[in-house]
Amino acid sequence: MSYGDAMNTRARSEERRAEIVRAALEVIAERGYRGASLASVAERVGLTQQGLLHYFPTKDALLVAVLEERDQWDAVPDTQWRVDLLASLVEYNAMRPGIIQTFSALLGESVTEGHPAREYFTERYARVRASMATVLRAEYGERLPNGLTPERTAPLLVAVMDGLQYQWLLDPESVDMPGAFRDFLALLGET
Amino acid sequence: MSYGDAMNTRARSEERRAEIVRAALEVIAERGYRGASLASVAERVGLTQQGLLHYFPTKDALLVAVLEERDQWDAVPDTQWRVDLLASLVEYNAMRPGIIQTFSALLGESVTEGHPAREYFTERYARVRASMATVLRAEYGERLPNGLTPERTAPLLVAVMDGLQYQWLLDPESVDMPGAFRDFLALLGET
DNA sequence: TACGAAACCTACCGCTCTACAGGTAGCGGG
DNA sequence: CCCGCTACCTGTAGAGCGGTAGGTTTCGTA
Repeated sequence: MSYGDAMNTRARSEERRAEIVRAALEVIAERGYRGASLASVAERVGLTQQGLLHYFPTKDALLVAVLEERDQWDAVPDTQWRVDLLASLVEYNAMRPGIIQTFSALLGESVTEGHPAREYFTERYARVRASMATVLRAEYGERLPNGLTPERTAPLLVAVMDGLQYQWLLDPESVDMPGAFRDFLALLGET
Repeated sequence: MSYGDAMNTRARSEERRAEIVRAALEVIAERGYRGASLASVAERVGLTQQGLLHYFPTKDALLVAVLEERDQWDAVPDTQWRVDLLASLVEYNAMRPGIIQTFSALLGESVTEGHPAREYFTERYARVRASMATVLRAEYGERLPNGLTPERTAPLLVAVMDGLQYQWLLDPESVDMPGAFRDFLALLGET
């Protein structure tokens, strides 16, 4: 092994896989998962469709890699989240429509029968709701308006984030996603 | 023309078209629009795929009919809506997962490029936001918490409804959609 | 009763899709 | 220097897709 090399074989391979996943994110954003063909993903990284299958043996395997990428992305311990960081996250998201579009499209598809991402989203939402409840409790304790508990508020928080994304993706001019989200947070701050 | 007949030709034809649209709603709920094949819709009403094309010359034409059906469904004048009726609507929706699933799947797909329902949803949301602002103003005037205007609150209201639907579709056991929605409305009632 | 339109059907076209099979070139390690 | 693995390729199977062409039956109406 020559350590001077920019990359050894394994690193090269992993870089290639990462490229493919990135391309898949793009294509899914444009066409959804069902509409995303392996060939179009392959083309984007300069491979044939069969060349791509060398890295991911099936289309579902590629989707799994895409979802794992996302999990890695927002893996932040509960204790580090605060409500104002959520607002920043939404603001940050508003600058990256591509990612939002990818996962909004996937979420929409996932409610259909036998969709390969359905289980993933179901578990993810259970996790995120629990996480948001923790964040809310840390911020407000039990002093939420109307006697709401953090556990009952968490689904609302998640729903607002997702719902705003769809409205914003369809018509960014008309919907101020970060502003609307802050409005919602202000609603929770009123005691 | 024999008036004693159960249906004349035109009525029979319209009934058939309605059957087809109903079947299309089901199949779209199960597979999304891209995943819904004309053949599978046709089979459900006892037709061949080509027989279906006699009623709707293209797949997009069928989608248009599906979307028109929905418009007709919730065509209620603004003046007749009240906030408590919204809560009832959500409760009613919770008993008809099929319809919710159809349009949640369509909404998700519609954010992808060149989707035939994209324009529909964009315009629909603009309309619904305006309508909700009217409803909110009728109910609360300008006395919303935190100095929020009805126009700024409307996107939140819509987002909560949509976002809750996804969580509920994925995991109805864990998400009390009507309850959560009432929680949100209570949040608006606090002054 | 005869005509014309509506309501289907069979046959088929051309395309796209995922996936498998099997080959080959190049490079790293012994 | 050669072996073997990785990294691709071509070819193709096999199914499904939307849509066209063109027939035939059925049925209301004049």
